[in-house]
Amino acid sequence: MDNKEKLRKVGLRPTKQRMIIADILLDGINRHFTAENLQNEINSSGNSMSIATIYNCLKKFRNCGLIKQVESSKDTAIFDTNINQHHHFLDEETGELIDIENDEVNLHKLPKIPQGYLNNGVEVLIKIKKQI
Amino acid sequence: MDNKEKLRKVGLRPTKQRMIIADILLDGINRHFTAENLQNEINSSGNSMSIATIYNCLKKFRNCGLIKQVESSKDTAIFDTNINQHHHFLDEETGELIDIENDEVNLHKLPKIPQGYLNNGVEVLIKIKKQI
DNA sequence: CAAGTAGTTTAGAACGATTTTAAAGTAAAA
DNA sequence: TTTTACTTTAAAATCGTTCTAAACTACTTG
Repeated sequence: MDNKEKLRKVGLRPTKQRMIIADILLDGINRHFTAENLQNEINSSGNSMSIATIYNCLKKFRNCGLIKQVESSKDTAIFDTNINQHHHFLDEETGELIDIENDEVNLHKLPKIPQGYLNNGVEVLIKIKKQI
Repeated sequence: MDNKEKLRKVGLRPTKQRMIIADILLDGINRHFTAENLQNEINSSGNSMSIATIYNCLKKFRNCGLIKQVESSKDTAIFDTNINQHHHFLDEETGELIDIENDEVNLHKLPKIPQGYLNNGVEVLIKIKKQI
């Protein structure tokens, strides 16, 4: 399925700008990036785009499930092209994130979900620190 | 141990402002809060403090391990007075966090920590959604 | 295809959280 | 004490992100 179809499938019009971003992000490679990172990639690809459009597009892509946003206490939003349930190592010093595939983690005991709620995804974060 | 000693123990001068904040935060009750929440509590307690001092103090307290900062993709930093390893439920709609004690979760299989790094804490986040 | 309409892009302004500045104040050391 | 290093402050600055409103474009319907 090409990117135009992918966009239509989730109900997004395949505009020029969304296609440029889809061509960069939806290539099957897993990566973590910020809006600014993406803008640099857009520029490097010989295109250009308003930062407002980039934020707009990232929000739509995220809400439509084409990308994910990572839970992170950094001041800049971090997005992830890996939309499968998975986990992360985080080097708090540098902010570097490394993917952990879902089958590398095994949760044996999970707490009872609070009354009236449903489980909507489990994320494990393993903070790591450079050895000295 | 009183709060003055607690501050000295981690190498912080027990100034008037830090004592006011310590008296609010270090009472043994677990809570999640923002800088603004704390400012409101300070005001309610009949004191007042520059917002710069509040941010300053929260950063020092966090760096000294008196409080933790929660990994969260919200635009406002969230702090936690529970400094023991523990986990959270997160209602993504409202941003509400609920503590999960460490012994309520059992990780059976953990991935190998990357070469040259040490495990520096594991956090499990269970995203939950209101049932409809 | 033409015309309409609903959604999209844009530059620039605005916003909100946080940090910086630099000057005045305070705690601890000598 | 007096000195020195650290802390607080209000206000300005900064940074990431969102809003605004006007121009533009994709899709729909006739």
